[in-house]
Amino acid sequence: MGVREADADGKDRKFVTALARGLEVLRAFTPSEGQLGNGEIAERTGLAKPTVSRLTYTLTKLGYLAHLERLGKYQLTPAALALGYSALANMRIRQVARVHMQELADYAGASVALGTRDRLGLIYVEHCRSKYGVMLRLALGSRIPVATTAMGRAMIAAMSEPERDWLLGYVKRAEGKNWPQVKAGIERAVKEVAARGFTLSLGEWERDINAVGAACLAPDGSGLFAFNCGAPAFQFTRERLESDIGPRLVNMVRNVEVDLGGR
DNA sequence: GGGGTATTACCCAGAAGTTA
DNA sequence: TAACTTCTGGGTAATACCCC
Repeated sequence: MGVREADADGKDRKFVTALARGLEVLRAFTPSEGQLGNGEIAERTGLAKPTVSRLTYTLTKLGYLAHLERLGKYQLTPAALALGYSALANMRIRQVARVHMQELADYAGASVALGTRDRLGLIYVEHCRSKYGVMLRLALGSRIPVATTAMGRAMIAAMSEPERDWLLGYVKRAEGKNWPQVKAGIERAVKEVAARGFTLSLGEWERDINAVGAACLAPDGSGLFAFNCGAPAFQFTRERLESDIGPRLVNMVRNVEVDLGGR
């Protein structure tokens, strides 16, 4: 899912390929791979090396990348961070949800996160931790897979059927031989969400981590979001997630929707 | 000197702008 | 909106550079 898919038929006259490719270069940088050379960027984006060379040069001139001469690599600059911060600062749901999320995190002794989809992943846009309990290492800006996490599956379950089918087409391609197992998990999640409003992931994304997820369609029109509440498996048993944390998460989502101007 | 990687030059397709 | 023109973007091949 990249530049080519975004311009799927190659006939969209409004689509500026050069801009898309420049942004694709910026996307190649991740929290775990913060410094990349032109060759590595070319490999990750599928772009030709000379193209990458020109794009990194331009992005460096514009101040979005810094060239590390000693290493022969590039890294994102605070100018790129400012773009992300502007996006975060304008997400009203973050401000509205934070107090509810903290309340649940403190009650559960766990982490509560708010995420939104980006291609085949979800990005944490808000995150609250309990003062007590064992915390997960994820933080604001963390990326988790859409197909194998409670948060991601809750979001998939809340999508319209055409949108879900479209996304699952890409998930299928990305998962390869794991697809039957992933598909079964998603189908189970869709049924769970229809029945009780939340879905579970019991060690399916990371061993020993259990979580519950629920989606939220922002009534202010800002899109589809999802929440999760996760903790180590010894702390969050299936029984506790199903009888206590899950219903509380659903209730929290309803409160957020009301505060955003919904029902 | 050889291998790997980055950059440059050149050329063509098609993106973008203009006009009717 | 369509037709036309301009010129930019990006791929290929060649070259430069760096490291061992």
